[in-house]
Amino acid sequence: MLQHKKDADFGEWYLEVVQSSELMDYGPVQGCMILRARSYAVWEKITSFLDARFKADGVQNYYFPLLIPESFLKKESAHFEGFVPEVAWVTQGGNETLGERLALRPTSETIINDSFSRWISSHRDLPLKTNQWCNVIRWDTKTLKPFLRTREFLWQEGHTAHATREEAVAQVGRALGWYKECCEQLLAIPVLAGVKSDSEKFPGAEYTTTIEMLMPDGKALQGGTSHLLGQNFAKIFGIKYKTQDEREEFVWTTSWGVTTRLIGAMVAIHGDDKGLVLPPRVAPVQCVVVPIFYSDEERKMALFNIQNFKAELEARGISVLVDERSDKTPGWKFNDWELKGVPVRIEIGVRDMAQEGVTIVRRDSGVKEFVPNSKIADFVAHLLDDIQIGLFKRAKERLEAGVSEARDTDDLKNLLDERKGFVRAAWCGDARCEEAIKEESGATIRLVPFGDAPKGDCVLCGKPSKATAYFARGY
RNA sequence: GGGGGAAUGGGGUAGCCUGGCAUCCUACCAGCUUUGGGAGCUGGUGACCCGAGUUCGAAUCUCGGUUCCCCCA
Repeated sequence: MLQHKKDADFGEWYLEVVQSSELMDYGPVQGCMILRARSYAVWEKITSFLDARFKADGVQNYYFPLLIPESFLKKESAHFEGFVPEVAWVTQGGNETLGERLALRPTSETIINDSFSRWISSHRDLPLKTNQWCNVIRWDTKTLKPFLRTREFLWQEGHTAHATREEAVAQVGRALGWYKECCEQLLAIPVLAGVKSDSEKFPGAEYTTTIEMLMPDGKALQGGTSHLLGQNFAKIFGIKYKTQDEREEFVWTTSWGVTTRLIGAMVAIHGDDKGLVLPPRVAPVQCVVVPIFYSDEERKMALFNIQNFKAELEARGISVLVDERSDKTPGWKFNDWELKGVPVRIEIGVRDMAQEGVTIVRRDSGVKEFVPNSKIADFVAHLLDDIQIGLFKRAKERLEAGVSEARDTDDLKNLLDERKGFVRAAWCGDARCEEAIKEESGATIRLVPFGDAPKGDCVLCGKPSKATAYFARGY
């Protein structure tokens, strides 16, 4: 059992969970954390899930350099202004001071679009769809938190170039769709999807789409973004192509990314007072087996029985770990695997073997059940599905309960002060109204949902609304 | 961006005010014993964040740095 309770003190609880479950450790430099084996394994599940979808869409993986010349970043002024406050610079190589500062990439639009300008010359070169799995550095000065806000993090950045705006818009939509699927199907995290307001969009983008999540402390978390860059970067980097009828046109580009932040979201949303709760589809170990015995003979008998159902489980693609440690008691192991979030535990001792079965315990609810040997594989397979679905359902209910509606300015302020999640309100679309509520409550517009028709007047200025905005405090 | 708190074996801590052999729990190693919700006994390894200053003597006092946490914007 953890020292901190999730409901009583979410912040302390979160820090205790990520460290004691061996997901991460701190590095020697502020904001740079170590992803330990348990969290990197989850990251690998996420990368596999997304990489398969990218490739099916014709996106190919590349690797672009970590160091970006200052002159590149400066080419797009909004982009530069947006990122320069948090860029880390290399100014020296060995004993030599460099002639031009080199940025440790905060994102790679500039260096990738520079390449695009040399690789694209004909309509036959389009679309060009690239992605890279890499790290980026953003010298954040806000409060840092493992996974959720660090100065270095791992991510994936997709960069594509298209002949038409329509194709680019479709690409932006597909990318956001993959992220939504990844969150919902793999991580069991429900999301809200929509568009960012102009003040929150990616520096240099025409528009930014986002998926937003609700954290247990009532704050919103941006889970992934997909941007239409329009012809902005194409014009600056000179990415032109010849059409079939020999006209010269600029390409339309997109970029999109998700980060290791998703791991933090998963921990926060599903974890409980016993520790991590891993959704079965991202759990590196889905089923742990704890043999219980009093004599060497019983031990051998238990291990013999385990062999039978272990092979059966593995044949169904279920990952199984048998905890044979002799220096730990069963009770200790139960607690240990619960802390580490393994979805299903199988206990097998003399009592079970006498009845030709095992005891199966689910991590999410703690419910124990006796299951005869012949039904173990079916039971566990079904249980894993049930846990996956159950976690998503529970989180979705919390998300829905975390959206309230404001009819006027006081409503909006009061609801935001309660810090229970998103507040939906009519908005005129003016950045000044957005700024005003940010000054007062610290909350921003997290998104304008897709396909949500405006109704009523702006809750801030009373002019006719252009959109329904979701306000919240963010991470 | 502003304010506050903290740093002592792998993890968690006492000691600090009032300077004098660094406390306890846990983990780890060896052995015996044990195993259905964090077992027990015996023995053992292991720490004062970094740098400077004050002092006969610094975990403790002073200054600087680094890192972590919290609150506000």
